[in-house]
Amino acid sequence: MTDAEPERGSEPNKLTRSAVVGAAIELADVDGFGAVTMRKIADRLGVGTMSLYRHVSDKDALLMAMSDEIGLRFPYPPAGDATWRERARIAAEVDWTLYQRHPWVLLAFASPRSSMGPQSLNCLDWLVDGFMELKVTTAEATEMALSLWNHIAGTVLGVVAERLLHDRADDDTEGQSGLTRLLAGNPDGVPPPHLAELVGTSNPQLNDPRYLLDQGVEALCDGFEARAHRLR
Amino acid sequence: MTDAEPERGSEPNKLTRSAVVGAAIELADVDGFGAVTMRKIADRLGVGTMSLYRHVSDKDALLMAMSDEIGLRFPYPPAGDATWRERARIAAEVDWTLYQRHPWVLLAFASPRSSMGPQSLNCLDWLVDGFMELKVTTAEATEMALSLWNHIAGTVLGVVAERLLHDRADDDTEGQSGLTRLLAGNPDGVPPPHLAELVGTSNPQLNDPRYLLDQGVEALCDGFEARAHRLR
DNA sequence: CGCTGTTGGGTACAACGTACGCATACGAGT
DNA sequence: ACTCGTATGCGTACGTTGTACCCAACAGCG
Repeated sequence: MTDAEPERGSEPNKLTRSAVVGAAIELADVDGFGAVTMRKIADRLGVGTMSLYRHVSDKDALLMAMSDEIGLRFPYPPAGDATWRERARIAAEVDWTLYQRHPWVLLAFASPRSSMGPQSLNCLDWLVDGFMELKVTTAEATEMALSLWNHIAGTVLGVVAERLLHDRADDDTEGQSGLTRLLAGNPDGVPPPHLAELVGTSNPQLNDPRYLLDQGVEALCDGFEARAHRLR
Repeated sequence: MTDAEPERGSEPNKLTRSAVVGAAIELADVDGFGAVTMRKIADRLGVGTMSLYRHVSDKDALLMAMSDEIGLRFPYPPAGDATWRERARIAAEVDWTLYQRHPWVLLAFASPRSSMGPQSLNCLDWLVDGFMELKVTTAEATEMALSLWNHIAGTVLGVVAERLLHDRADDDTEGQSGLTRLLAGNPDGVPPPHLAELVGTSNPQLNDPRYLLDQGVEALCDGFEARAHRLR
């Protein structure tokens, strides 16, 4: 008779681990991981705060689970017949949109402990498989793949570091950087000699991290190719 | 050793902004930035907690000030006659030891707002000056320099992400990554086909981030060179 | 002397992660 | 049907954090 339960309609609002993880991901995507609070997750699920700990041991463990889930949602495409360079481009593309959509995973993915699960190893292998086309040893191909990942992570870092620091998802924050101001034509001081040439050119490419990423990946691949020819 | 006296010898223990920043840096270097607490800084200086706010508006502002200070302590060497490739290597070397010594600056340095002050612009210009040797435009040289920075940051990220997450300076944490375990000979599952070849080889280079950094920088430089020849 | 502005600091509060223990539910054994 | 072990939900409470606010001491200056 005392059925005053705040049920969610007919849904069995079973509190399950993946429900917790899912709610946390939604919160993190909106407000950044720093704004994810155990209490907020619980509120969103309509449960008590401490109930979450029945399914998640830690906030740290929660972040790992969230990152794993995101990893599963962005698999590399099936092997197919993509060339090694196409694979590098595809990896950059997939990772870019992944990080764009869920910036907070960067720290988790970059730390070898949480990343480098079986899922990641498969992705790594997919890249290594591509680089083998260059007739290098497996170890060298792995080196190349890891370097590529580092490069992608570094480029993404420039975009999301601010949000990771301030723990906000605000993408506005137009407290423009010195380089941006310089390109826009109002440097805050006397610019160094060479950069002075760029003042006011408002070169859009130097401010576009995605362009920089593609450019960097191409350069890296050119370097890999040169190295492979040299070793051959 | 732990001379609890607030006095610093005969020095007038004047509470000044740079004293606050310095104490915070010392704390961050030992225990990681996450362990830096306003109360701990105050204790170390022998002052009240709230007194710090007379010289630092925010904890965020404090981080920026700390990062600026670190930047000043690790300048790029004077121009000299280093070739473009030597400059790239030097930049990698300087940044590497900087981040090794003060991992917590990575997030601040990577966010364009806090970095990219006049100091950083000079360093950038130093790199651009080198790349001009390749007979590319200033914009292209700047692209190359930014790509190099991204690569360095990405490689460092792999090393320090863990510490940034857990907010500890513990370098132990041998909860080995999947790749490390695989190289050591005990993968936690069936490894993917190509990586299977590496099982037990304990290839030290694939686990050595510094080696990977050097390798990546060389590949990037090779790529830049190839690109320059193509554009010429 | 008083007046004013600068610097130091104690108290207090809201928000956080989470330890702990109690309440309820449910399936199995008797 | 009764009991009991175990799994699950949750309210309370504690320690720690950043920092808003207000007051005390003091310096320079008329």
